[in-house]
Formats: sequence, structure tokens, C-alpha cells
Amino acid sequence: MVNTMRKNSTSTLNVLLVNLFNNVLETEGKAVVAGGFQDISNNDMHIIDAIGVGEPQNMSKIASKRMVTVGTLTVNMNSLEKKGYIERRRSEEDKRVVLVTLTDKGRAAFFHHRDFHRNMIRAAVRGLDEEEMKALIRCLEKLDGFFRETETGQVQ
Amino acid sequence: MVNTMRKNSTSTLNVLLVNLFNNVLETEGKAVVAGGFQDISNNDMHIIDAIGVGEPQNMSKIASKRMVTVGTLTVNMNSLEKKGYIERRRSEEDKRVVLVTLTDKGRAAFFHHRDFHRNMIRAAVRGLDEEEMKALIRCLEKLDGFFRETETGQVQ
DNA sequence: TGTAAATATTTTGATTATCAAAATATTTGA
DNA sequence: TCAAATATTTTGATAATCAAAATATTTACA
Repeated sequence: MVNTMRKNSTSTLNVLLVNLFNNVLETEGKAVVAGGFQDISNNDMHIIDAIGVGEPQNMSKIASKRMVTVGTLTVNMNSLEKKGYIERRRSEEDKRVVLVTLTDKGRAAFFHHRDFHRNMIRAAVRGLDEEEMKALIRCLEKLDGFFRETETGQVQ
Repeated sequence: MVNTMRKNSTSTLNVLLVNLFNNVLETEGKAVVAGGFQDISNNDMHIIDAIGVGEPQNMSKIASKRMVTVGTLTVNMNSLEKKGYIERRRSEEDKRVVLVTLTDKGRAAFFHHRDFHRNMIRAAVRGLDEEEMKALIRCLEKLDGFFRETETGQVQ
């Protein structure tokens, strides 16, 4: 009886998670356009997010955050630079290093994307009480654990 | 005080969800390779998943499930057909329609991917009690609602 | 019945994202 | 000082994607 319930919940959960996935990607893309940033892709937006509004970032750091090769990132940056979202300059201390910062336009895109995420999370937790919130976080941490195991090959 | 807690939880949640996203995509990709399906991409695997093991599916249906144009899908199918994962045949009743089915190899890939998803969900809910499970599902349904609103333009 | 419109799919031409490997420039260490 | 290491870009290739044109077939109706 309990097992049946659990089984149903599990498959409900799978469907919900798969939908979540498709929706997040699609809606994020639309939000980029809706925000008036017609000329950049959702991928571009995530690069902008990885650059951030703090200290200038170098190419290697951004590439590893985004889990792509530095060569790939160079191509993306060329396009973002041409469109006026980012600026590159060589580091003074180490002239091999390229430091990337967001322009004003890039920062506007950054904040737009951050607001989208905030709205999304707020919508998700609206009406959840503290207990439910904790349950949710616990579950996501378990998932995180699953991926860490898989990463290191402990799970098939 | 409560507001502070909520704020922290919200930002924790954002970080967890973003990580979840990156991890799912990366780990799914690795699972495809680990399952011995070296010659197909994670994208291919999701097309195989959309075809399924039930009734033959036509191109339009699969394309709309995957939210890509039929032209895009044609390209993907050419490659999957060449590699022996799918079979195409014209419908007898309506010769415009192309019916797609998985070959034995394609079905093996389908089941491998389904098992990956099952393991993932099981890991996520391992140790959650019925109450926690319900909280999780409620939250994901809220998220689902958020996307429906966004879809129809009610929330920009 | 014959033909125009609708429908399902493929093809074409273009862009973007991606990788691995080679090339370039700079720094570090012995 | 010079070889090795490091940071980045460039090159050459492939996959995924779209919009629009082309092809084949069915449907509707005059």
C-alpha cells in the first residue's frame, strides 16, 4: 500500500522534473527576448551570468564555470563583444590573461536574468511553509549527492 | 526573522536548482556513453525517448513533443537511421506521413535511459517520508504553474 | 471529375555551439 | 637564458537548429 503510493509519487516526480526541465529552458529563452535582449541567445545570457557584476573574470575561470573549452568561449565572447555586452582587456600583471567585464548593456542583461530567476523561485515557494521548504531543500541536496556519486563512478 | 530565513532558503534553492540543471545534463550525457551508446548524443537519446516503445510515431508529433521544427528532426532522424537506432516507413493510409519506430538497438537505448531516470529519481527520494514527498511534489506543481502563467504572458 | 488549398515531410542555405589540436604570446623555473 | 608551463586564440570539423523553398499526397469543392 505504502509502496504503491511511493511508486506513484516517484513516477509523478519524474514527469514533473522532466517538464520542469523543458519549461525552464524554453521560458528562460523567451524571457531573454521579452526583456528586450533580442540579439542574444539563452546561452549568451548564461555566459553573462557567469561573468557576473563583481571582479573581472578571466577566460579559463568562466569556461570552467560553464563547463566548455576556452576555445568555445572565445567564439561566444567574440559575438558578445561585437554586440557590446562585454569588454576584454589584457591583465597588467600577466599579459597572457584576458579579463572580461560586462558593459552597462551587459549588466542590464545580467540583472534582467537574475530577476527572472528570482521570480521563478518565488513562484515555486509561494505558499510553502518552513517545513515544506526544508523538505524541498533536503530532497534537492539528495539529488546533488546522487550526481556527486555518479560523477566519481560510484553509481554505475 | 522569518523573512530572513525565507530569503536564505530562496537563494539556497536557486543555487540548488541551477546546480541540478547543470548536473542532470552533464550526467545524462555521461550515462549515455557509459551505457555503451557511444555513437549517439544526449540529444539523440531524448529523441529516442520521445519515440518511445509503444505505437509508431509520426514526425510532426515527435517534433512538437521535442519542441523543434520538423526540418530539424529530419536531420536528427537521418543520423539515427544511419546508425541503426530507428526505422522509417510511410503510412499506408496516408502516404505523406512517415512512421518512426525504434529498432532493437533503439529500444535498448530507450530502456537504458529510462533506468537512468529511475535511478536518479529514486536517489532523490531515498529517505524522504510521505510528507516530505508531498511537499516536494506541491512545490514542483507550483513551478509548473509559474511556467504556464509565463507561457500565456501573464507574468512577463 | 479536376483542380486549388491544405498538410506532412524533406531539402536548402544559413547561423550558432561545440570540440580537439595547432598556433601564438607570455611567464616561470632551473 | 632557454625549455616547460600556462592562457588564450585560431583552425578545421561536426551537430543542432531555424526559416523558407521544394516535393508528394490528400482533401474539399465547384
